[in-house]
Amino acid sequence: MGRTAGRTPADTRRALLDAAGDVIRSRGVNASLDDIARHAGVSKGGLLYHFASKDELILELVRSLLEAFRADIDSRLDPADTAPGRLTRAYIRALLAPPEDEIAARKAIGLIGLLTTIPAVADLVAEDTDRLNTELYADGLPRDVMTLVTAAADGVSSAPLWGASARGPEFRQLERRLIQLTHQPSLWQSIPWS
Amino acid sequence: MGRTAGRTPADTRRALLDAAGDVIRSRGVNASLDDIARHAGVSKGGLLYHFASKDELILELVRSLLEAFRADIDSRLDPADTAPGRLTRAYIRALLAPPEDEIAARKAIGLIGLLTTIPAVADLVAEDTDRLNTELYADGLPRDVMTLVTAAADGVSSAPLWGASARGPEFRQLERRLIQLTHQPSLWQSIPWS
DNA sequence: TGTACATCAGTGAACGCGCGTTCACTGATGTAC
DNA sequence: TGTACATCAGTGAACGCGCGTTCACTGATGTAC
Repeated sequence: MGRTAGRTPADTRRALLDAAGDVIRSRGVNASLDDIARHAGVSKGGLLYHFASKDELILELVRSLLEAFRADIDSRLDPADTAPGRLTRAYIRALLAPPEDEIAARKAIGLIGLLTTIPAVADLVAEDTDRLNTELYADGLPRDVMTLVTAAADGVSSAPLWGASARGPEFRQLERRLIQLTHQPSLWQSIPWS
Repeated sequence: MGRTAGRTPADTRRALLDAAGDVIRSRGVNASLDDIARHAGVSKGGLLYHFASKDELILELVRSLLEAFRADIDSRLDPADTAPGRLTRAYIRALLAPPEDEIAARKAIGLIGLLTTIPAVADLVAEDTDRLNTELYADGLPRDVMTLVTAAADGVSSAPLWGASARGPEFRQLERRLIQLTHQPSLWQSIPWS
């Protein structure tokens, strides 16, 4: 081990990623390495020992956010639920969860949204989105129901980007109705075509 | 008039805002003033004659994007439509319009999304969102139907941010169904509460 | 068990470059007489 | 109608600062003997 005080290198690395998330969230993408390092209790040089460049730090941050996002969805899978649409329901729960408890998925989404400015990040995110969408399409629901339900969930989760809060009881109700809809796709499909 | 060749100052100003939009779209928020100015056929000094600082340029850009967004919605109001939900329907049409024809609203949304990183921009956007949401809530539809329908529209329009394309016939169909739903709110409200 | 050495995990000063901002100057058009 | 002057709409060089990256150095821990 090196010059460390009660913290393993892996801990420091994790602390740096967390600090990057926090600082970028509050100061924007242009947050300086110095800021991030200090928030993690490390010097700028120390940060660059773990991440060779700012780009690398940010890519690693995005990777860890995408992982956390996916883990949050998976943690909401209902073991008792084996009907078509079970992944879709977990997705809805993750995206519509109340923002006040600082849910992993919600935090991750906001940050990823900010970082998508960077082309390399956009590529990484697009790849992940593709993978998830493929799984959702294979989740056993009619395609048009899937489209509606995930679009609605995406919309609610993107509201903070526009300064609108997705708090409030109407979103709790929306969550329940969307999930119910995945159990009765015929309700949506019964809507006439104009 | 000053030192200009076949272009009024107002034209130059407009050209600078357009160039700012184009360059920021392709190079991200960190696009340099030099880049933007050159794209508008003006020197960096010339840009700063029209906009005292980069912040001012960006705020003006956002203001003009918000205006364009709103104008696009208004242009989709159906004069023959006087039923409750007419503004909501225009909103749906604007957000779900095919992205390939580079619709004003879609372009504006993407750019605004990028720029929300900047706190002053976030404030401006939040204010505008509030105003629009207030109007939408007063559009005569039951609140829960409004919530669903606008969430779905928001979700589709934010898809490009994640690298997912909102192209494809399922989105055309979604548009028709959402609009139909605003004419028959009871269909949505008939969904049981789990 | 003590000692020498290698390595790991950092520190902090210095460098250099990009970019926003400033500033002195300029050339075309409008206005007074 | 010509001339002098003011103003407007720029130009382009220079400045300075923040920030990412480099680098020489350091102190704690692990390992060989």
